[in-house]
Amino acid sequence: MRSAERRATLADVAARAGVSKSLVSLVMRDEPGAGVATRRRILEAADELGYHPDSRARLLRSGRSRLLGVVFGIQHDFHGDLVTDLYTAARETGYEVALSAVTPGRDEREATAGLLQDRCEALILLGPQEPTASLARLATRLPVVVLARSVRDPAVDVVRTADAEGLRQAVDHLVRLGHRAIVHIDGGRAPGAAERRRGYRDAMRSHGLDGYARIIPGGLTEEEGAAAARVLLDDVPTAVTVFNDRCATGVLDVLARHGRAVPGDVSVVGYDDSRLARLAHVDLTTVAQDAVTMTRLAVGRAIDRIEGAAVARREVVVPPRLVVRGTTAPPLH
Amino acid sequence: MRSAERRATLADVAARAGVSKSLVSLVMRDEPGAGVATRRRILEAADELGYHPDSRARLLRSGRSRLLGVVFGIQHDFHGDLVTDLYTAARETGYEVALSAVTPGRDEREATAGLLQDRCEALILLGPQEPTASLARLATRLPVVVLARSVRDPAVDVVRTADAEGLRQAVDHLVRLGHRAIVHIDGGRAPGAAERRRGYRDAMRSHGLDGYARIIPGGLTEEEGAAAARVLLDDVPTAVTVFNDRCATGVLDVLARHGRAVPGDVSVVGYDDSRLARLAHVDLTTVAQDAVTMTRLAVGRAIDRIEGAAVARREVVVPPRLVVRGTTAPPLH
DNA sequence: GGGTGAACCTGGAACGTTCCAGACTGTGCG
DNA sequence: CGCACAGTCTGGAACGTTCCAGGTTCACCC
Repeated sequence: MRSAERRATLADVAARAGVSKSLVSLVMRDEPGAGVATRRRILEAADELGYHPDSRARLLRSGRSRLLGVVFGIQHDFHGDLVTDLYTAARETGYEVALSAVTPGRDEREATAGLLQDRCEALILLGPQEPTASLARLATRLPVVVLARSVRDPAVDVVRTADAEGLRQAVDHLVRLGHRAIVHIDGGRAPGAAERRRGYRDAMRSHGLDGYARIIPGGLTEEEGAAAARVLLDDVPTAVTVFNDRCATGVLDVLARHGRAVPGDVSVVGYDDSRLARLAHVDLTTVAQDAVTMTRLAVGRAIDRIEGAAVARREVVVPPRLVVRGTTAPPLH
Repeated sequence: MRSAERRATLADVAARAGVSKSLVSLVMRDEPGAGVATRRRILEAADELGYHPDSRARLLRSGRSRLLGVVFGIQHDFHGDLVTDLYTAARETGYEVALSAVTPGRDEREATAGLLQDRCEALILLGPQEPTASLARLATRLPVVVLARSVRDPAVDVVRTADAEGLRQAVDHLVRLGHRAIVHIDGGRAPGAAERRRGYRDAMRSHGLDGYARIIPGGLTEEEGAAAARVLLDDVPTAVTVFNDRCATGVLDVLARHGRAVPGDVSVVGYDDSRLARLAHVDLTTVAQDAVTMTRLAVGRAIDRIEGAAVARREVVVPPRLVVRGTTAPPLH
């Protein structure tokens, strides 16, 4: 069943190849300084013994972990997308990603504590809900990069989308289609909600639609979207912009159940371009956050901080991009 | 900004408290063998220095990692639920959970490789798609527990739901409501699909409804559910059992868009009782997999194997439970 | 008053790496 | 011929823990 033998170590490989530990170490790390013949011999020996370096010992000695800690919400589809791209962004950098999930039974403090224990060299937090002060305290211990939320603290790096701009694009699109009664379903205290709200207000104003502007409390879950949509049923606008895709899903669902055609009766715009929105049967017009760019920037920024490189701006704002799909169309009346 | 000082070590604490490293180590691990006064003094010193044990060194020396590696699909809602419960199941055991995600750009091999590098002592795989042979090979290196899939290999532990029984319960429920034309939307090659299919067939037969039995190819995603539902529109049954909740969501969506009332025109039953199903606006009748029990069993089993305890059965089958919600009702005609 | 434990504490050797200083070749050059 | 130098390679000291074999102290008992 399980192989009972002790794992092979550097010393074992060295003995078998008839060289010193140091040289094996060198070869394993692909550093120059070993002859080509010896190198091959060592690699063979390692292979025969099934040697795999022990990262604990390695990290202990080198004093580094080359680990980027990532805290994400396991229930957030968009976080899933970000994690996916974080893995690829980290792939070529020589750093690895260590995941720690926020769940209904495991808060951010616990999630970050776990990563600190593992000696991550930097933390990347996806849309954290912790107050700025806590994040600032964390940032005194190691570099912290916050993704998809704005944090005003000189010690915390931020990579986020220009959320206000995103909502402006959404409203512009709807207005161009001929909509005037455009309602915004809001994200409350969620990261980014305030700015999206502001973007909506400004955009409505700039189109001279102040009178139509209307904000309904929503949230970041399907539930909250559904609740908001039910409120809407009494007095249906021709278009809705929603805080995020997940919430928009709830809206779509309630509208469908009450016989309101989308986009016939109501146009709906989401936010995030998460997996959800891209599904063929949802086909949601949405504001895409450029996850690939954001994750690449976040990883780069974290590594810069770790390696002490000069960092120009503490906050990087990535432009959003409206993705027009099937849930928006000109109003019928 | 970042505190430049070196981290405090055992030796620092020992020096400050005026005792030996060994004693500090002891106290930090909460082992007996230190006087109450000294203990307090040491804890104080540690606190003042902001000492946190270095897990790398600790694990290196003790030869153990106390880490349970968990491989999960980041896009699977039900996996999210399982991860949530795995964390709580592990909380009291002295073992920790290390997460490794399967994403569109990162396959299971890569995910497990990462965990092996971290020296996890056992692996818990959520609904893995890898062939039995690969899993068996993995199991020669360390204990492997597969969750929510059946694997016929003497070296691999399995904790799964009695899937056939689940579908039987679903069909029984529908028949009791008066349905006869009950269609099953299938999961194809997904883990568990074959057994659910079998459960459906057997249940239909045992109710003498062979003639009505009809299986439509589906899958495990919303997309595939939606596609299956569109096929169904030509010849709508009065009830549908669906491979999983995620797929059922796609079904519900297409039905709603085509003006079919649920449960008025069609009753729908999902599988998993994932977060999705519990959402108030979805309110899906579904077959619950007992995630709490399953995760607890999986963690317990993994630890038993690690610690060499005798293990009675290689496979544990947990009974499912039908959760009746709002998507099932008697047929109208 | 000597012996016996228990209770408390210490020193130093591991664990498997990396890093550093230096040793040994052989080659090219003045 | 002697010297410098690059290219290889070695030995041993870290890294921060845990573990083990012991060393003290002190109360208690005969």
